[in-house]
Parts: sequence; C-alpha cells; structure tokens
Amino acid sequence: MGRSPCCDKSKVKRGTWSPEEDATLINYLNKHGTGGNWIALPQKAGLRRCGKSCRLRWLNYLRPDIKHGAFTQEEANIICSLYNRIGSRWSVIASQLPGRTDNDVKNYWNTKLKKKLMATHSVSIPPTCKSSIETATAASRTTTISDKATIFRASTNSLTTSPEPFLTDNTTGLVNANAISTVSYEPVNFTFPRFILEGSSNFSSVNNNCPYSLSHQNSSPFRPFALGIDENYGVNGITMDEYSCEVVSGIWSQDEAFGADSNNADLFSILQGVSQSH
DNA sequence: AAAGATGGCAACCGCCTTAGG
DNA sequence: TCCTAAGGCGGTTGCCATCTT
Repeated sequence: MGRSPCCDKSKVKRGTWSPEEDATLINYLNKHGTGGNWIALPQKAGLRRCGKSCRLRWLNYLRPDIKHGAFTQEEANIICSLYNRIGSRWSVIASQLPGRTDNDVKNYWNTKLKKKLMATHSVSIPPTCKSSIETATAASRTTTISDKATIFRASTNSLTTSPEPFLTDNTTGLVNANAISTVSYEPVNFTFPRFILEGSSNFSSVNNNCPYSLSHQNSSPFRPFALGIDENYGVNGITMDEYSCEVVSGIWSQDEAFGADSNNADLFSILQGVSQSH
C-alpha cells in the first residue's frame, strides 16, 4: 500500500496561479501566518489548492524578500563554487544567495550555467566508460597537476569480469565497486569535475580527511563515477578556472555494492585504498 | 508567415526527514 | 520507541515564449 496523498487531487486546482489566488494567499498569510500548518491553510484561506502548492507558491514566488530577475555574475560564481563543493544541494546553495530560492538556483543551473560551462570546459573520460559522456582530445590535457598529484594508472586490459552476477563483461567497462581496483584509470586534468558525467543527480562527499569529490549518475543500476583529487580543496578564493583535479573514472554499481547513497563513504575508503596501493 | 524546435521557469511529484503524540 | 502526518527537498514535467528554418 502506497503513501496516502496529502490532499484530494480531484478537488484541488492545479497549474498556474491566478493573480486572484496570489492575492488571497498573500492576504491570508499577512493576517494569520501559516499557523504552522500548510495542509490546513488553503481551506482556511478559501483557496482550492493543495497545501503543498500554497507553500511552494509562497516560498518560491510570493514572499516579499524574493529577488526576481536575472542572476548576477557574482551569484553565478557562488553557485558554481558551491555546486563544485557540495553538488546539487540546492537549498544549501540558495541559502548563500539572499532572495534566491532553491528552485531558482536549480533552474538557473540547469538552463544556463551547466550548458555554459559544458561548452567551455572540455573533459576526458576513458573509452571504457560507455555512458554518453563528453570526451576531449588528449591534446586538451595538461600535466601541471599530474606532476604534483598521485596519478592512478591501470590498463583497460586489467578489467576483469566480476564474481558478482550483476556485472557485465569486460568489453563494456562496467565494473563492480567490490572489484574497484580493476577499473580503468586515466589521469585527466580539467577544470570542473562535475561535468564529467551526464545526469542530474550528482552528489559530493568531502571532508577534511578525504579531499575527494565524487560524481555519479543514478539513473541506472550501473553508475558511471568520477573521482577528483582536489588539490585546492580547503583553499579559499579559488575560482572555477583555477580548479583542477585528477580523475579516475569507471562504472560503479552502487545499489548492490553499498546500498543507499549515504554509504558513499565506503566507496571513498575503497578508492583511498586504491590510491595508496598505486 | 507558419510550423517546429528550443529555452526558461513555475509547478508538481514523490521520497526522505522531522516532530509530536 | 514507534507511528503518523507534515514539512522539506531534489528531480521532473509541462506550458508558454522565443527563436530558427
């Protein structure tokens, strides 16, 4: 049995809010506040809307402190910087931008920043990774970070079939996290590790003892990942253009190997072990 | 000028977390 | 401690405006 809906969808209006509805909601909230209960609010206010819809309309559009209009370059820089550090945690990013909502930031990222930066930052991924990831030519790489950072190298020939039943063969490049040492590594130098993967569910996990950032795509049981060794982590004031890292990449089967996303620390520990063994 | 493609963004969906009984 | 309902959040959808052919 599924979760019960928050309201009877056959009895509430959906779609774009009319000016009259906006005014009704604003008037009600100005007089009474939310009362700590959005679900009950529409009935009290005389609106034929779902409580969640009212909350969203208020928080994303009607609040008096909402900043409408185009994002500034400074805001764009903040978004890029934070996205790089923490991934798609839009509410956290938006909290650093007064007057902007998580929805604003998310839309701005998806419609403007992502495309803009994809166009300007080339990326390289091992050929064994079969996802539709943008590739760059070898000539586009530089070696400045390679000289300083530990470089992981392994031949693509070292890919092996896994004892796990959900693995595919070694021609696809799909590997299991349990056999992570067989993934193909390729030193890459690029400017913004978030863009090595397609998909909208990137996340990161960074702490002081593990200066790595991780991206993955979660729309498939087999998930391409990339691990950036961020030498600049913790250095204040870095810009996107200055941001560089080494990358290992491959396909990580997350569900079967580790369960929930929150366990990505396990992957980090494995990858750290790999780094130490190279 | 018209039709299709693309972009932008408001709104919805559904899962996860939290708070209170 | 458990259960339930509401809040919060990220991902996705769908509509409308604009652009391109």
